[in-house]
Amino acid sequence: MAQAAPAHRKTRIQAQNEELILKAALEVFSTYGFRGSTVDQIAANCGLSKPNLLYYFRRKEDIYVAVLEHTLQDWLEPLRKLDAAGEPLDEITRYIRTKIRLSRDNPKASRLFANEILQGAGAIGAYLRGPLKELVDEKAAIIQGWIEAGRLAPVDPHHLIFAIWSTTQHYADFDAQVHAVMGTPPDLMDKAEDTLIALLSEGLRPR
Amino acid sequence: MAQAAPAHRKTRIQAQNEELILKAALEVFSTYGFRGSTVDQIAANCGLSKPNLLYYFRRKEDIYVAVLEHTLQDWLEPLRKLDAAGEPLDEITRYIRTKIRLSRDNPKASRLFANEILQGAGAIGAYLRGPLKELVDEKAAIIQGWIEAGRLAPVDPHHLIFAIWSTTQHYADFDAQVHAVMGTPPDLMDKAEDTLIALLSEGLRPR
DNA sequence: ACCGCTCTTGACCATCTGATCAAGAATTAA
DNA sequence: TTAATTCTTGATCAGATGGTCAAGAGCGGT
Repeated sequence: MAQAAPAHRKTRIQAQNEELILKAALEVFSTYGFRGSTVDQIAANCGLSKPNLLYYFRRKEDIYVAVLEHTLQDWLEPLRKLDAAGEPLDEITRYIRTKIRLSRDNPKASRLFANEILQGAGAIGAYLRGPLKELVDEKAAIIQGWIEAGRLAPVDPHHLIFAIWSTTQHYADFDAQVHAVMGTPPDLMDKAEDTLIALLSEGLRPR
Repeated sequence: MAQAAPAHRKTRIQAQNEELILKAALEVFSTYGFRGSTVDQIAANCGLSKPNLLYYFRRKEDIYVAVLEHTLQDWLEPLRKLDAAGEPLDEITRYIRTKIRLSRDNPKASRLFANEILQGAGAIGAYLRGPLKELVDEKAAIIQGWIEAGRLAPVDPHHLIFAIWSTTQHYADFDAQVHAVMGTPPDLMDKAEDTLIALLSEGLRPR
């Protein structure tokens, strides 16, 4: 519960400003992490005064949690779509593709989570141990099923999922490093996509 | 240049305390990043008073840079060892193995860099664009050579290196997430190692 | 024992930061 | 138009934070 106004329906201004705030907060928190970010920064970033911002979200932490929750759903959607009825290699290829495009199109969300998890996941630890673990276990079981049916090379499904997460999110989270090494060729992300899909789908081909 | 004492040789006490400080600073900076860490925290962490700590390193940033430099060398050593004269798959397998063990045995160093790069690499951007890029380009050329000789599947060498970095460092940087999902089985890192090596070396087998 | 240098610290400072509050401005529903 | 409600902000506060300083304690070479 982050709103200042309690039982009522949301005002036009309320909805509008909360959206402004969440957008600015994503910008700031994703860049500096929770402790490294200041309420002033967020306020400046959305053109509101600090007291006004704190009228909508009473505490800095409330803003943070709100941004996390607001972003979390989109972030896990692609994994939910992994379909036991599909062709294994197609499903996983599609997952990798979706993930890396998400990384390209919404790097701030990726960095927000990266900061949060890197610094101990204090705010979303419970979520990781609950709904996330559940989802991952469910999808890992599907992959395990594919493996046992001989439709995929035998690799540990959980670690496979980690491998997909890490390789795809790398391009958002370590953006600075990637660009330091590669410069900014226009086809960088396309090449990344091709390479990862080739590498992993070949590594997963049943044998 | 981070020392307070300039032209002289290091005192016993100096060497001893600087080591204490760097150790404590690694602990703190790797957990909270530069902006999220405080000098007091570091001082408390090594049992020195804040003014005393600032006698050895005049500014917070000096400590930070010192820790980064102190850690950077070890971190890149494994890639340097990638040998053009070796058997390609063996070389890469060994690199992956070394990297993931480094991640397991020195997760704080990994998280220190992760925080630094995630937040824009302000302190080591120049290093990334210089020596790091040079090293990566050199090793990518070796891999490219192997590919052209038909000894490795054709994947982009730079993106391959990123894939190895991201998958291996994932276990240090996103430790909190990994353990939230997997619990803490004793063989977690062994399984991770096996999976990554199987996945990538199979994906790289010439065809 | 002496002296110069290194080391340590309590007190202190300016600034930043999260948060509060009262009072006024704007909006909305009647 | 009016009155209740929502929204906005300048002023302010307490605590945290990076950093300084002067003075004293400790150490090493002679």
